[in-house]
Amino acid sequence: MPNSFTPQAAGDLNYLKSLNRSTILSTVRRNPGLSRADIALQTGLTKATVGGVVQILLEQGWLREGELHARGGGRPGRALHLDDAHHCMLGAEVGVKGLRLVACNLLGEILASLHREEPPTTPEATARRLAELLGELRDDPAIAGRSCLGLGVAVPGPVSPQAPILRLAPNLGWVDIDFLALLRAECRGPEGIWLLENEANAAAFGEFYFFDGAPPESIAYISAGSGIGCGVVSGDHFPVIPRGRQGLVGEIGHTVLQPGGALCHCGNRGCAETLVSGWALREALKIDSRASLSASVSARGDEAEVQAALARAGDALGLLLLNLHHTLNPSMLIVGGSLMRLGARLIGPALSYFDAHQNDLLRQAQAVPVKVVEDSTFTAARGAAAQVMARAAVAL
Amino acid sequence: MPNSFTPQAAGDLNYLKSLNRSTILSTVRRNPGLSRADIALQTGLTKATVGGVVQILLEQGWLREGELHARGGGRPGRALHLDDAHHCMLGAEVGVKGLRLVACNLLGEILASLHREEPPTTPEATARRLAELLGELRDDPAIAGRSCLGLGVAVPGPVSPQAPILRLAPNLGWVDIDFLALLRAECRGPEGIWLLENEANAAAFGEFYFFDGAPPESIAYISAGSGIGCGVVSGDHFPVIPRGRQGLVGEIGHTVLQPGGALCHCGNRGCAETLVSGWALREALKIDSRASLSASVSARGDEAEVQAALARAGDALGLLLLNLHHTLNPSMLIVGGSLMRLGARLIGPALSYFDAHQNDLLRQAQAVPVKVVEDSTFTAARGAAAQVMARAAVAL
DNA sequence: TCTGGTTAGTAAATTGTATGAACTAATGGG
DNA sequence: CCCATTAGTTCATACAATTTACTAACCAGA
Repeated sequence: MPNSFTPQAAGDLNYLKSLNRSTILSTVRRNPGLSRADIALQTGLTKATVGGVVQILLEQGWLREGELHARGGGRPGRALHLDDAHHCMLGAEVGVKGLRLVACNLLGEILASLHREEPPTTPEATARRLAELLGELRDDPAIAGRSCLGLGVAVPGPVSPQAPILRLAPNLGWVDIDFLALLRAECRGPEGIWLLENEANAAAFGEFYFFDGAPPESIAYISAGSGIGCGVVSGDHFPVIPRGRQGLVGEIGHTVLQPGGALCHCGNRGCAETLVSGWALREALKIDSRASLSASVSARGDEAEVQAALARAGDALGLLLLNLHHTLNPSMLIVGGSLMRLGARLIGPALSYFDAHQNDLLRQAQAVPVKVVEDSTFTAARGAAAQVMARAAVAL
Repeated sequence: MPNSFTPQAAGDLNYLKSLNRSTILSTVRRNPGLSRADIALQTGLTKATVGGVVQILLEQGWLREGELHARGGGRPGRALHLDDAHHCMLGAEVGVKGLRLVACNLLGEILASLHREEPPTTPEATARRLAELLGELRDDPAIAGRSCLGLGVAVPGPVSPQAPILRLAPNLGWVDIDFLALLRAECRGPEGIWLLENEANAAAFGEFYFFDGAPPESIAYISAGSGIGCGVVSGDHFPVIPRGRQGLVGEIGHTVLQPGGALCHCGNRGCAETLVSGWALREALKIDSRASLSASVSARGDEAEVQAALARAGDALGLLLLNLHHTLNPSMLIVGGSLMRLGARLIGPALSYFDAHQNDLLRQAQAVPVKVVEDSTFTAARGAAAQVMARAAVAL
């Protein structure tokens, strides 16, 4: 399962230097405020090496110096932070329901964003529209004067691990689209790194890379929207996304939870998506595909039918989380996607099911936290931007 | 998901050297017969660097020179192979039904083996017995004069990713056992690397590391025996086993295939193990736990009850493979474990189910090969030995 | 206010790695 | 027999991290 962030297999002195540079950078990212001496201790490098590399990173606008440490005795160290003022990354999501764009700084903070509820039509027209919006975004005063590290685009389908090609987007009817090429034809877009990523992988990466607090060893991000996808990330300094042979890692929406169950649009029966997903809920509640699911559900309030459908779907989501946990055993499960807008009536039963059906193996171990992202409008776009940063940090 | 084989985060010149050494070694392992010039081309290192490193590896007994290449024009290159004559690794499996030991050379060829059908009792007694057998194995003339790189022990339960501790072996009734410490107390065993690994992970690693033919990018090994486990391996030069936060990656026996189904010994209902596993089949066919499952089944021949039970279990196994495939999308699925001794009546339906229920996503992609290991007596033990070699190759 | 202890960070000499250019070695074709 | 071609080695060079020694900055206590 190839990925762009693992250290390469063989290397020369340049490689060694860039390895150490990006390790130091990632050490600061994961522990803001460390001093040069702290970094030396953590990485095992010498003070001299760290000093030299930090010098370069300061000059290049990746790091900035902060306050002095205040721990008695001896000369205080100078805190180092990621420089949030000089660079930015662009991220975009081509979603089933519209286009979303963000520009972030190195801390993952969103400086500017755009959101258009315009369902994509053809790949070409979508690329053209995205190019327009990119232009608009780049003119935003919030990112004026910043160097742009590149652009990441998240798409609702598997991306080939061998090349940045969208293999299949069932909900858009797109097959084997070289979306970055289309986009490049429409705009002399930002210089730097361009990359294409599956929506769930992008979101997972962003949540992991910019995690707020003590960084987990690994996470699985479950994207529950029109369909159900999943992205996995692990790795300390070089986060890794397993993609699988065909980029199909995390197609958990099509794991079978109910053999012989309802027919799924994938051709099988009883897939998870037939039990919990945007389209399954629309079907169950007879909501038109053009209407907003969350709006329709709130409008219908406390109808018994609605309650029951949400509870059933919630149980299925809980089961899905459990099975995922048994297969991947991540340090943390993060649940996001547009279905989270349905609120506690869906996620409540899911979490209860998850807790209630822990088996002895899991009970014996420490409980695995589940985090719910209520508003994931820009999660995937920001995650794509995070991948740009990660790649820029190793290339540097 | 930490592991011992990924390149470390930061490094000095020693690290660079050892990185290149092990990369060259692994290049030869995966492409036997390459010349120095071929290696330089593949790895991107210069001829001079490769030459120097190969020199060392020849002297240390890791590589040997072979025949001359015969491709017209120019001086022919000298083929390089792993040296199968100087080193060996020991591997052992503490299985539910008995102890298995192997000694292999660097090609993964089994030089000597021992197999005792003595179900383990207490950890201490088992360690004592294993120490005896290790002594016996080391006296085998087939490994006389070889340097021993170390010992790997495979156990039927999750191993903590943080330390070589067996967390739980449900089928042995063991909890939190430091088996290597017990073993060390019983024998001044082989010098070198000692490691403990889950049985399915070990088997997966061995099948990947010593794969016969063009090496796949990643594999998932399904170990179908008393219980159902799974190990995953990927990575070109540095194979990685995801272990998860608690070492529970691959506990697919306890993914739920039948919500509300039969009660599993794990405390849940409808786990895969209630449908396909040694104990589920014994239960279904009322076979005593002391009798051999495969012998009893063959003895009962073509009884309709037996046929039906095997077909049902086979279907469940097929479904398990499909779900695993949707979650992990490996380049290859390998199925082994003692249940494979039941032959085509079990694995046949499993493969048919797997083929028949491929959904559109999978059908659009190239079919994923499924390999069946009929006799996996020493698979896990050999895999543990393979891990010793992998670790020795990076430490060197 | 000064002095000694302590930690942070820098400078210079040293070590060791891969590199590149130039070499020798070995083969086949004309 | 010579030459083109490819394999492999030798040796001077560049360069990254280290080691050692230094300066910088702060605190505590006299």
